[in-house]
Amino acid sequence: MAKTPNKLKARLPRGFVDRSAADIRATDEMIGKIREVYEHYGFDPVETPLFEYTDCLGKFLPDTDRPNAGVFSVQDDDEQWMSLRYDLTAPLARHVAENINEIQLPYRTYRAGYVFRNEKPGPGRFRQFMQFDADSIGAPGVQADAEMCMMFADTLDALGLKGQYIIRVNNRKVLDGVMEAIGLGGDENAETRLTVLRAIDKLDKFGTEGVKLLLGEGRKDESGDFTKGAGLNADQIEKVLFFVSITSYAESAEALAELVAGSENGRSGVAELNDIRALVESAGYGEDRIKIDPSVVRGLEYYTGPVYEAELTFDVTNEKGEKVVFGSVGGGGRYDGLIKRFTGRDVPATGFSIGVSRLMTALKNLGKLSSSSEVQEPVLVTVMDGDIEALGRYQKMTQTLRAAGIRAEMYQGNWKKFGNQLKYADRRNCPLAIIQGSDERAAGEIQIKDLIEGKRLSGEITDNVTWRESRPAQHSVKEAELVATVRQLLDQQAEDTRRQNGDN
RNA sequence: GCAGACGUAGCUCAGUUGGUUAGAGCGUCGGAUUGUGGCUCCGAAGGUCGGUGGUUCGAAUCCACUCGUCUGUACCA
Repeated sequence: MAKTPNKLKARLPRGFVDRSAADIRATDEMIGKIREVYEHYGFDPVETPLFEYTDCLGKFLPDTDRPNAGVFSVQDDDEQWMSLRYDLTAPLARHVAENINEIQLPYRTYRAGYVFRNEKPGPGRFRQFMQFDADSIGAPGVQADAEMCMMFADTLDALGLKGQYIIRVNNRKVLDGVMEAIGLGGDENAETRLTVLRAIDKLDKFGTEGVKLLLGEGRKDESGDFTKGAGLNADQIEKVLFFVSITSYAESAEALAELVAGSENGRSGVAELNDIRALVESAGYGEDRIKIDPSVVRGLEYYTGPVYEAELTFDVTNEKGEKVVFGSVGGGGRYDGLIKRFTGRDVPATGFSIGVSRLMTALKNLGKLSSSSEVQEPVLVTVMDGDIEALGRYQKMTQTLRAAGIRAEMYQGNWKKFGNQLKYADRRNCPLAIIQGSDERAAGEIQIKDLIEGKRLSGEITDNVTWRESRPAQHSVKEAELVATVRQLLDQQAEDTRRQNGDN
């Protein structure tokens, strides 16, 4: 056969994935659990579209009229730039601003959805991924931030991660205070501040020594590539390192207060941290769940006050069994200025985002995701005769099972190869096959084949003739008993599976 | 973006200093078995050696560029 010279190559864009049935079901289950917690806390859903005008996302580059390279952008008919959303917070701010007169503040809301980032993909890093956010709009006090941290913790509990995570809380104002304290205040030092913050953010990756290098001259990585540092002097580095290495906030609070003493920002930030600590403490959340940690740096742009992120405290391994630095599975903070960009009036807000895709990877590693085996594959009604009348009977049998709440399908492939029908059922992990040929029909009977039990028996049978003729794990029942017997066999299989899982 | 490693059948990989017609295992499909999954046996399909250009009598092999994957790093609003 002549080959088509230029066959179209089927290929997935890099950084994107197709999702399997098992993945989709696992995600749905996770989202369900998260939603339950949010609803329980009195939050309501809202949905915004995947596209927004680029200016509403705040993603235009300062000097040119082109969007930031990190967002996927297209131009509309009227040449206006539109972008795929890169998070769920900016679109929410737009929605709230646009409907500010109708929305009753404080507005407690949640939403899940895909976001897109045009960045280099890697293992566990995609260009499309799902986030599940919750936000409190119009709530100025730190009690709103404290509540967010508690809800975050409760959500992770609900996902089965009790005792295996920690919510770390910091405050942008404290970071600013420290910067001022080491003489990096003012607009002229904005770039250096950014470099310092980024260096602090690398603490879990490179450790104290690596951060020290990044704060000073710079650091060389394994491939020999050199990263320029912030160029701080020894005294400045020491203060920053002291700050980020605070492990017990309770013990170091005074020293911290002293460090930021000259800064109004710093003072107020420390006060807010103290308040949050007191609030969550009295609500019953100890330091093992919500902890003040001055090394938390995130969302360098729009966060204005408390920031928080969730970190898993167990080791995550990849498919190759190697330990990987997992980082955070979600985080958030206060963004008091974001909505004001649209409305011109102060609308304080705080919220957080859970990285659903990332968290799912972690849960998979923990075995906390129910395996796909819990989903019941359909019962297969096999086809022995292909004439319209016979097909009608098989179709009716299938509908009878469905009407009884049993997942069922009739074989739709080439019915003439009966062996293929069972092979199909086997590969599809069907629990049962329903068989009625002319012999059974004449007797008013139906054969029900237990494919799981049959598979088990196959180990004991070595020769094919016996295997075929013994028709293992096959039950012959009267037509009227079809539904009852199927249900009984399915229940029995489910019971066996449960017992097996229990034993292991 | 920068640096490095790697691209051979659907998958995992062999392929000698550059040398005839590029192989294996697994998987797929067909048959043994027209009404019974698994096992076994027999057979078949499947490749522009990632792509383009160059060196050479001759390239999967050497060189350049390009695309893709992986690792590190930067960026991540």
